[in-house]
Amino acid sequence: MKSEPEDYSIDDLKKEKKTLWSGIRNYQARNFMTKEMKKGDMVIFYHSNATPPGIAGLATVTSDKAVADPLQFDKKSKYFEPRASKDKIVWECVELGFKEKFKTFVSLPELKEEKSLSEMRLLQKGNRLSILPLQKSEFTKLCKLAGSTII
DNA sequence: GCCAACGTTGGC
DNA sequence: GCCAACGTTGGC
Repeated sequence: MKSEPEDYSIDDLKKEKKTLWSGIRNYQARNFMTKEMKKGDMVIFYHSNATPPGIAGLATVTSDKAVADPLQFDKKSKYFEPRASKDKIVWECVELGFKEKFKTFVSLPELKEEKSLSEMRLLQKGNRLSILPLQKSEFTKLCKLAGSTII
């Protein structure tokens, strides 16, 4: 899952321990949260639009399932959704809990050098989705490269 | 349903 | 700031 560290970084998650992944306004990304993600799933936290961009840490899904994104009801939010009501929820999101900040930040250029990661969705051309699925082998490889404590 | 215009993401 | 590669909107 991507986040711009200026908006929300792995350090912010570490401080808060958990956060609602609100503000996702892309149907494909939303569908990953509503249909694919389950409590306990592990998440690689990626810093996008950073210098350099790369993988910064580990999080885990802490909500049983996706819940209504509260920002869709907030008229003052840029994520306000006029089509939404309490009976007609448009945007949903999961809650994430902090796991660890990686010992080694692995930058995007470094990820691109890894042959075994060449099929990873994140590295495919034109993939701007902020939530992307990973193969288990890719997840393990990323954790190894980053010196994760869970490997 | 098609498609042009526009908006967004995110690397560089 | 630039721009490729999307996604979305809205007229027809």
